[in-house]
Amino acid sequence: MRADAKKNYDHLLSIAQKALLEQGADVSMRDIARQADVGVGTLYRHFPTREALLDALLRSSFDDLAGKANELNGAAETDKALLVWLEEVIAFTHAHRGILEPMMSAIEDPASALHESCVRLKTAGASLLRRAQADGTARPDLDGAELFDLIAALAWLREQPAHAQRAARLFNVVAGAVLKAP
Amino acid sequence: MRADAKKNYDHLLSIAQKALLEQGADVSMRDIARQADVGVGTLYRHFPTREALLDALLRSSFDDLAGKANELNGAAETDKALLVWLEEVIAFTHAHRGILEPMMSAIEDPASALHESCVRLKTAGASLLRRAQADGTARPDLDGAELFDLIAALAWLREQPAHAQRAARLFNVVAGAVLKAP
DNA sequence: TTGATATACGGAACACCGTTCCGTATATTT
DNA sequence: AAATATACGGAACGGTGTTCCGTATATCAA
Repeated sequence: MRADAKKNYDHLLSIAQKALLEQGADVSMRDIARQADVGVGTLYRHFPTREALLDALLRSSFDDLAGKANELNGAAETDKALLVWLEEVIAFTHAHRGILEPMMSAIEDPASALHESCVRLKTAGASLLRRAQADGTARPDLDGAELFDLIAALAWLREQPAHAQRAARLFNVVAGAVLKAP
Repeated sequence: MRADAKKNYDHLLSIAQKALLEQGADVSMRDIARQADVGVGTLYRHFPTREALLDALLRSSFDDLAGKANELNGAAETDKALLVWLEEVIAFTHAHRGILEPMMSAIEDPASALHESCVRLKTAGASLLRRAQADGTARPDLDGAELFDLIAALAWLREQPAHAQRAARLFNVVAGAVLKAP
């Protein structure tokens, strides 16, 4: 990779990161290029599609979340572990408004650049769920995919501006349906 | 209203109805105009905004759903009544892919053309919920707005193509959290 | 029936979008 | 310094929602 290319790549990543946090995942590619003082062609050279850019932005965070699940798998009570992790995932998606839709399409489309990252997240949640189920603290008739759906639904709700207040209560309602002991 | 205008209005409504069912609520305004063999200006003359068009398309159905809630308020067991109505609302939104997002913005924006219709829906659900709560069949710590959110979240899940299979199970999980006796 | 007028129509135009393409510029290598 | 590989910028394409206005037509009066 040429030196100027590497510089632009890094610069674009950091600008895009900021734009993602400030304007949401539906920020226009042109906007990102503009804010980075770069032609739109340069942006597309480095990130051939919007999903590729999102993947570059989210991959490490997703890995962090998956890692957190592994930590929690060792330490805390099984039900509390699941709860804490759910809250963290939802807080993350809340901080990155608009990433839910690309995530939902990616999770079922192996060709998507985001696919792998999403599957890792789903798998991490599934392992926490299994442990809680083995422990008898989570209802047994749920699988990882369904848990992922429930997380996504809660995350989607929290994305709706006016519903932020109710989000915490609804989280408890749904979590109460997943876990046996409230 | 001039005769030709009335004719175009009715024609546009029926074409838009078909387009809404076949292509979803994000069908382009140009597409609707094209399918109706009408200039895009004509479409906008009759429906000054996309939400106005949606309102014209959905209002009567929403009224039907609200009416259904009133019927159910009279007849069936309170928990079953709520359940049946929830399923009907979700089935309706499922048949009209894409209406959820405009509904969610409309419910909190009194200026929206869709606002009134959405509030009617929310109110209808709230009355069913209250009756079930008074009867002791629904958990008491929920209000109409929260129920509406839960319905929306479930409806959103059912809109995700690959998740249709899990939708029924997840409906039961969430419904089980709202109702006391499964 | 003809003429005036109010109303409605069609579609070009504007500003945006994601994405592609290619002539030009620059970094690297010889 | 020349050759070459690589990267850059931004015009261009086909799409979007929406606005605007010159033209056509329905309606009403004479």
